[in-house]
Amino acid sequence: MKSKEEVVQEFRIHTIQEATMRVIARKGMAAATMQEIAEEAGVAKGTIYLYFRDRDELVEKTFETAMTQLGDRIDKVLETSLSFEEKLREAIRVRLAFFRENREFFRLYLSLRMPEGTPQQQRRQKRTCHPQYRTRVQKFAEVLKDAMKRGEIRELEQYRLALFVIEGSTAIILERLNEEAPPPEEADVEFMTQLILDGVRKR
Amino acid sequence: MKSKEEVVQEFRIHTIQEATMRVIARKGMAAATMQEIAEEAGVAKGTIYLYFRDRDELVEKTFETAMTQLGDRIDKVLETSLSFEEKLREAIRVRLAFFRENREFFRLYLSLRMPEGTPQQQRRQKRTCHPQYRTRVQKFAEVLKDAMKRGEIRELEQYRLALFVIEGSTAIILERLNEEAPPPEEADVEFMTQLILDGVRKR
Amino acid sequence: MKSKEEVVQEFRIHTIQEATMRVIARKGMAAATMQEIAEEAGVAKGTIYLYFRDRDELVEKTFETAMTQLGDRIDKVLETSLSFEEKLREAIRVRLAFFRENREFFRLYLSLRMPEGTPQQQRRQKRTCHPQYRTRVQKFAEVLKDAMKRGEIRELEQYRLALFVIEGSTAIILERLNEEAPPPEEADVEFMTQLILDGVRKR
Amino acid sequence: MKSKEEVVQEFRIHTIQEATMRVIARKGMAAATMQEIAEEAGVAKGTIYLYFRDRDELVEKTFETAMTQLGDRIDKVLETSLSFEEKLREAIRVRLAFFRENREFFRLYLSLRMPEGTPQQQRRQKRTCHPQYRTRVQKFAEVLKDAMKRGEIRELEQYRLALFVIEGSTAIILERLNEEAPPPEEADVEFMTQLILDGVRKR
DNA sequence: CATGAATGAGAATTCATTCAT
DNA sequence: AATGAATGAATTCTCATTCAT
Repeated sequence: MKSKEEVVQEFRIHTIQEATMRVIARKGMAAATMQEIAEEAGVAKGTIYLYFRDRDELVEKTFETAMTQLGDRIDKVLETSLSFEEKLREAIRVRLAFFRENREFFRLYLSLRMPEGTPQQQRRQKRTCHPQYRTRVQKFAEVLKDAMKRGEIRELEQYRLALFVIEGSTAIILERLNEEAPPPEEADVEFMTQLILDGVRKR
Repeated sequence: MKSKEEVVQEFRIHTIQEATMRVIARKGMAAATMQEIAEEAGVAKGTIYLYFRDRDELVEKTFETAMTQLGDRIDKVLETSLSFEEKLREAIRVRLAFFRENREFFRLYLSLRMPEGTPQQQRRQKRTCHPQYRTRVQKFAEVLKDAMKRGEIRELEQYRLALFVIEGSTAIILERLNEEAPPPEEADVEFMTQLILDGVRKR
Repeated sequence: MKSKEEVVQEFRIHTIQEATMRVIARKGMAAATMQEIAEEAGVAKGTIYLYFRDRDELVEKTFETAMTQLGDRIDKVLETSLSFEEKLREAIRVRLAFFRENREFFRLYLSLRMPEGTPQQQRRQKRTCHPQYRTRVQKFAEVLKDAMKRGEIRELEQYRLALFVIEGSTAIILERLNEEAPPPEEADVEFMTQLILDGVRKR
Repeated sequence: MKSKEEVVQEFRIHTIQEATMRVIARKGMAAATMQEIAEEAGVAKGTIYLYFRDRDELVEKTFETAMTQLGDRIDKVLETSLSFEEKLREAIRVRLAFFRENREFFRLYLSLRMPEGTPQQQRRQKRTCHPQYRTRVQKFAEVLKDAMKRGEIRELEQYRLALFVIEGSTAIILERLNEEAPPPEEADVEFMTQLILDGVRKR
């Protein structure tokens, strides 16, 4: 069982991460300062450093925490025994819902899923995608592979297909979040599902 | 005819913009400093300010210059009288080629096409896409509309469709640029073209 | 009662303002850098920005603080029920003493009482005197008006008269501060008092 | 006789100095840049350096040239055999006229007559008045001395008296230049003359 | 001589991080 | 553990000065 200290600690971490997402959502990654995050969280700047080594780690862990939540929700869908079409529709539905409920996280997600420089960084590493993002893509690629085996969909390079579908739908989610009056969620779910399944060609 | 001064000026601007793209490609938007851009361009810091008001304008103009080049190339394709399928294939081909030839620009493109905070910014404007990006999407949406009218493709919301296709293919381009040994370009062109046209469903 | 934090804060502000005056006294307004002020105050550059928005505010507030001190001392004299001659003599005495005690402030006073450009300024406003200076002149003009009403002095345009007297005596104070061995303060007090009262004409 | 080259040279110098005064009048000493002065003068930045070692020398020489003009005009008055009262009145009249005709110079005069820091300067010299200004004061002090000898005015310390009168009247000239509708020049000439001669005391 | 593009030292300001309380 | 004042490295931008044309 968790000791009282652990509970308090987890609560602090949670509070800080929530604040981090809100501030990044408001100001963007680059303009989000430790000062503002601290204020938003209602703690002192120094307190953040008790739980996170530095700014990079704070952002990183915040991203991971939220990504894990999203991942868990999607995994739950993908691990069912639904048909591919149903899994696809449901996964899209879950993503739309998750980003609606976690609007703040979306900006962070946009910044981190793909390579982007952070302030202060000097590293010259070959930029690739964030590991968690890559894992997500891979899991989806697995599902695609299964569907191919079962003859539900055509044989296609799975990783590329996964990327295409995920980024295509991310674009539409962003569009929705920027729209004054977006259409019903279900309409976009259906739009994407059909698009992915049947393409654009008239038959 | 251009005077000698104009030629020199254009050359300088070009050199600086090239350097800007290289540095952003290496360090990312946020970590790209004026100092490093100047070094990369082989000029003094102050020189950059002779041609660009400030960092924001440098980045903005650099983005616009490259986007205009890409846009021109794609427009040339879209304005032909090819069938939709051929236009789509050719447009994808052009994008792949452009980003292969302008690897450096791609990172800048990733940073700017979509809302992301720039340093120093305090603005609280509703974040939406970069105007040039939006224009690109809209032009593609027009082409889709025409194809619908001509019965080549199904009736679908065009702007969303355009976004989905563009971002989906951008993801694959990024993947290619990060791959040690990407498949032949033509393979990915065909992959995407068929995917968009026919979807994933087996028939 | 003041909390400990307030005391510390006020002390810091005081220290920084003192340093500001010393540096300006040494280098002049334009050449006084934040770096040097910080060193003089024995704090880091950044610390100054905890207490003052920017260089302009630092200089402005420093000026105002000292001007207010001087103003208070002079007001105390002007609000007594002394005769005009006594008020004048006493006010001059106070000014001489104040600038002796606050030598450093005097350079700042010379720079700011009257219009002069500050670095970075682009403003094209009609330059006039500093509000605090103007207030000082006006208060003295009021006293002159009273003395006229009471028939102690001749009827003259008061604001101009106030300006003349203040700037005339400022010049002598500057002279004193630059002299190796200035005459006793009381001598200059008497010199100015008699000059203002009786002019130069022999009778 | 002057060679053609000398004439051209003198003309250039004159043009540049005029421009310098106008720019300083507009922007103030600190904000007056070489670039703007060059533009105002209609020459290239580099050209200025053909005639003046650096910014300091440009400003210095410009000040001196104008001060010499003012000095010459005043000397012409002081060297007449007028009575002291007439000399005083006439000298004030000349100063008022000169600064009306050379409004631009006035700002430079305010900046330089008295010690003030110039940008880039590191010197730690004891700040005193500008030599030309000091000379002016001294000449006026001589005239005062003569008037004392001749019994026209009371015996007073001359240098201090000169300073007081000059700075007092400078303040009024500044006031005039800032006024929307200043009184007739002659009124202020008379105001100052009588003030200096008779003081403020009612008799 | 005249030019003005190029230079780079230097200034203001920001903000992640530390550490005494 | 929590705080937040203090720090100073890092960054952007300016402008006097130089020098190749």
